[in-house]
Amino acid sequence: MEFSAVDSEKFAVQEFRERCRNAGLALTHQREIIFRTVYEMRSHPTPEAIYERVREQLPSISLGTVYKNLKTFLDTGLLREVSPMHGSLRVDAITEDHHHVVCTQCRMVVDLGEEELEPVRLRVQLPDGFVLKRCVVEFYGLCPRCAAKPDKPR
Amino acid sequence: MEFSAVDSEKFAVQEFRERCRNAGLALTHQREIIFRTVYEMRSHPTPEAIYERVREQLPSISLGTVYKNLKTFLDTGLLREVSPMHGSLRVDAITEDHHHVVCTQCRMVVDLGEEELEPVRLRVQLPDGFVLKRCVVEFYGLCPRCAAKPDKPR
DNA sequence: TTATTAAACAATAAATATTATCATTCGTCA
DNA sequence: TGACGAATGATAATATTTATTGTTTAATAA
Ligand SMILES: [Mn+2]
Ligand SMILES: [Mn+2]
Ligand SMILES: [Zn+2]
Ligand SMILES: [Zn+2]
Repeated sequence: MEFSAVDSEKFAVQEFRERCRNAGLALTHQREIIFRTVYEMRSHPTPEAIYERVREQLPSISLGTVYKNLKTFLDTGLLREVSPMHGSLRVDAITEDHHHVVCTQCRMVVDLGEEELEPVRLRVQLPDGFVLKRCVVEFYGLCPRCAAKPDKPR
Repeated sequence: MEFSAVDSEKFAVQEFRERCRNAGLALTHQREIIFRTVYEMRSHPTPEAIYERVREQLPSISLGTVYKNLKTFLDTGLLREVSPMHGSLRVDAITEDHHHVVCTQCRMVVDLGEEELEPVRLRVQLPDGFVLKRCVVEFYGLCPRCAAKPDKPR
């Protein structure tokens, strides 16, 4: 899949307006620039990095606005979180390779042994020169408890 | 694989002493308790959670000591980081399902389309009642640049 | 277009997470 | 046992994220 083919600039921004409308979000200048900036960066950027870029076009924007809108975009599905695990360090006493089942609500992490999964197989080569250390599969969703409850326990 | 079968308590602590010795780490009371605590928790805990538990046995330990030792353990391979991506939020403008190639040194993230991988197949059921939302494969390693350099650029 | 209203904004403070500094204590090894 | 480097505890500093508040802006309808 060529992502660049599917989502052209214009389409993405059109889509953005559409989705804001559907989600009942006001279409502000800041919002559009923040979204377009993330979209153009294509590097899985941090809020800080986005802020730096956006500031070039909107010198008076505040970091808080960037954070708040990123969160809004994540909530409405306009953007995705690269690793729903983030927030604080999580350590694993099991040093053998294995995989994880993760609840995105309470952040519970359950192990899944290597052999509980068919081996992961690439159809292409990894980027030339990339030195692979490990491969982890993460299943994201809601644990039974969180699936039952209406919202955000923790 | 039953992890509990492989690594019995005693074995793990023995292994721990061995590895400390090999890595030239002093064997302190604090270290042993921190490690044993993480090992017993088996819940991919945060530094804060570990600190709370360890404090029950070592009321005078400081949070900084917990952090420093966790980092040491990660460096020496005694523990593993659940998500080498953590540290700060990373957002993705691509909302279609896809996978990632991640450099654990500079934290660069490169996309890998769904169809560049054989479909991931489970040999077992996910935990009963778990509502699966998405499945992400992450390939961790060193990007060409970081593989070439001796240490920690960023 | 203009008035009304709710939402979003910038500025700022506060909370949370993590790392650094340093004087003291402790483990290692001769 | 004694010297010495490493580790600890206390604390400060930094980084990341969220909350608060007064002001501005976008959406809606007259
Ligand atoms: Mn695990
Ligand atoms: Mn991506
Ligand atoms: Zn949950
Ligand atoms: Zn790299």
